[in-house]
Amino acid sequence: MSEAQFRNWQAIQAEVLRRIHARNWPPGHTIPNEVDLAQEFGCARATVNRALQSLADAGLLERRRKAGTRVALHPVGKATVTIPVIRQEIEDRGMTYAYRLITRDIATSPAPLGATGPGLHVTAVHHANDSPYVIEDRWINLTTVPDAAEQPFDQISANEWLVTTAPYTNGDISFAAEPATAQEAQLLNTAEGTPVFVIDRITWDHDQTITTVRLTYAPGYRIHTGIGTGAIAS
Amino acid sequence: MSEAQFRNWQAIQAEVLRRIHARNWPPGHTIPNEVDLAQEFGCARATVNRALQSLADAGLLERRRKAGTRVALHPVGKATVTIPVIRQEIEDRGMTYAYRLITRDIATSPAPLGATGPGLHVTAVHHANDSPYVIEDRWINLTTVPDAAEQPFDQISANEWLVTTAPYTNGDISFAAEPATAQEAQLLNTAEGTPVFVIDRITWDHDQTITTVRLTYAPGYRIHTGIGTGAIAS
DNA sequence: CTTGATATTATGTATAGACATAAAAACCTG
DNA sequence: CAGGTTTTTATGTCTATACATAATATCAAG
Repeated sequence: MSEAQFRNWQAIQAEVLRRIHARNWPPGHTIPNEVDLAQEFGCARATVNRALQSLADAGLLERRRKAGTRVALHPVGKATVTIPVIRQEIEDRGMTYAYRLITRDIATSPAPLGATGPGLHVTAVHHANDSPYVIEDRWINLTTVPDAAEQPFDQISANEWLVTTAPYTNGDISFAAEPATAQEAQLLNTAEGTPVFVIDRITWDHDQTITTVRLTYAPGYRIHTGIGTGAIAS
Repeated sequence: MSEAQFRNWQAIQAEVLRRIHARNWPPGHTIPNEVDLAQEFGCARATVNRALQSLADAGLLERRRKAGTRVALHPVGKATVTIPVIRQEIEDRGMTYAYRLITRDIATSPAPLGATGPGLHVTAVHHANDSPYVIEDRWINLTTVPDAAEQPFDQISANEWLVTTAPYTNGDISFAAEPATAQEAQLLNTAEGTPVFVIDRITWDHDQTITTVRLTYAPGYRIHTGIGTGAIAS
């Protein structure tokens, strides 16, 4: 075993991964500390740190000060789902995009937006190749995003307007399968009760709620992504 | 504006985030280079690099050598969904876990596993508080995971056995809403055609397929997670 | 005007050394 | 021996410097 063949942090990361996969370091095993690894690999400790750190980010290692670095017991699968702008998502699939506004009202916000202020309620349908793709049912908090009141949302969707206008710091998202309501079924051109994929999302800017949205996708919709921590895998 | 108040990379990251949110640096804007930022913040370039790098990982910045660092045009929402071991998921919710094997056969694998080799086909139901929670319909590639042939899978599930036994380098996952088939409906104690949440997953170790699985969840299931890049947000 | 070689530049990454910090381990005390 | 205090230790992070690399910008030659 000659040393000094691992010149960069990615090579070190790959070697560590190899040992994990080869069961040299089984789940739960505490691996050598950074100083020792640096010596073995013939590099600086900072380089080992970089490699291990990003493996820890990916969930394959668990690190605690003083306690050392252990191979994660449950190599937690983490899938990163990207939440795209709907128009982009459709155009990326090579389909033609169309947008149709259904309703637009100012009313008192429902519970999740923080009961007090007025809200803008917008419903719209996004089409792909002239068939309905997804229903956007959205509440916008007019207290935090007053500019929204002046937007007609008849040409560009609230979805698109918000991402380039209202910044958010964090949010909450959930996926579910639900039966289409009568109204949804009509808009999506399907039968009531048909299983539809639903995304509920709420975004805040610090403590202020910005918007809540329910996206109801036409039957057959499928979210697709990879696991294995992207660049790391292999 | 005194300088040298940003002592660590996280403080710098927060300040950069603040400027993006405050529209000092709007989407598409090219921000100052690392040397200048380091001087402004009164720290080393490596520290600025660390901060910007992790923002780029999170998708908020786009960096190219020589071209510089730009604020992403579409601040892509990225949600990281963790794929837990089913037993853990149930127990984490404070429910009692139970497992029931339905079928276990060795047969020729279906297409996705790579048509050639033999496969182990296991179907099972995981229960939470004595009601069916999810159906696990799995094929295991016996060429790559021969040990699986000796596992009865009557006590511990294939799900659990695999995560601690067969390492994988990457995978593919998709979520969808589908109507329950007659068999699924029976196992989940619901009506045929009821919308159910389905996760399809396939994992490989390098080029070798390890397993494909379809998880069909009982009605009402919901995947839930946060957006806003975890630690970064605020 | 186009093409290709060359210089410039911003990020990418390595290094050695230092100090900070959290947490386990060892050491006291009563 | 229980409980608190100190020591030790592995990771976390910063600094300053250096070189690598990719991509743009520049400029000369055909």
